[in-house]
Amino acid sequence: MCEKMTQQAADLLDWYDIHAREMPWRVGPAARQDGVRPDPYHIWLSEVMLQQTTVAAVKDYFVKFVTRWPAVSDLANAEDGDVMAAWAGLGYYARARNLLKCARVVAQEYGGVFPDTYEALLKLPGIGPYTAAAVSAIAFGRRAVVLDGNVERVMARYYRVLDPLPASKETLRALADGLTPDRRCGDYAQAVMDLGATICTPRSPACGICPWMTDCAARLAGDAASLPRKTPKAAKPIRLGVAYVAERADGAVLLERRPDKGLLGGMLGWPGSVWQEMPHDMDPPVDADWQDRGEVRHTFTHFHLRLQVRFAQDVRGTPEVGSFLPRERFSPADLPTVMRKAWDLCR
DNA sequence: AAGGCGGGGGA
DNA sequence: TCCCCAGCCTT
Repeated sequence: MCEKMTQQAADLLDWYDIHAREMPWRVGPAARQDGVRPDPYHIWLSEVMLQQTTVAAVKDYFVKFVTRWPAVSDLANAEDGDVMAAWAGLGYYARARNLLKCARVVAQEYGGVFPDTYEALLKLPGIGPYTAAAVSAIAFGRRAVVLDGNVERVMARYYRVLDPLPASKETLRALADGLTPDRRCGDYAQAVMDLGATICTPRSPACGICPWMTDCAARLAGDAASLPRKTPKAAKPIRLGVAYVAERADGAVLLERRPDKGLLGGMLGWPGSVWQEMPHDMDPPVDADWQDRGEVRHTFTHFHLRLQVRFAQDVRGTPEVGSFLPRERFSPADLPTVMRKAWDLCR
């Protein structure tokens, strides 16, 4: 038996034993001593929620999901609309659609038991290289190279990689591979990400308290904060649009389900125009006395939106698009944030 | 290989 | 304001 464990990994695990942060999906040290293993369903759910999303933003959503759907089979049996509503506000809604797809594959093809290898996990909807590595390491204790934004930053600094991302990604992966031990795999995966999230932060890294400070090339060179370098991104254009919020006398509101593909896919939204850079207009979805409620500003991944909001009360007649949702079945919290902002303008 | 896809918090 | 984030999927 000759297990590999670099000195760096050993030092990091020592640091993690002391500084590991509490998270709802983590098994604490005491429970771990009692042989409690992480629930693969919990690990998978948390990792999908954590894609491009901070721990702070995820916590409440995670608790809400596991309370409402305690096992992956429960989630698999959920209504699509209920899952999309529960995800509302978390963003990147394709994740919620793939989450449901994945739960149904696991329930129906794997008997409700998650596969335990990187290769099998990678084939599931919504699971890419990062998530497959994270779940196989954290939930199943397998050696896997987790490479997310945190690890990329830590590697770029520790080895002082000056080539910019994303071209340097494979270099960073190879460096991360070289440090990854083949025991305590789950702890190491979480430790190196915790290091990036709490010590080796993007703006002003706390090099003075870093467990890897003595050998970090960027700290020694004094340019840690400037790494990793990134190729510049294009500026975001401004798009314009109109949204119509119609309310009936009985309180029902006019909403439409957006197509699965594209922006805010699968979510509810107010009828309205397309969003584009050139000014334009659109006929109201239903005949009514429309009043201008002003403008909502919202920024998406690749553009800024200025959305004119028009509101009508006591609407009669049949809409040409969308359908009226009874007030008791409508909760503003079920809407994506830009749609909720428009609703707030009409209150 | 490149672009689409949310939202919130920090500097 | 800009940047970042426990990325994935499609083209």
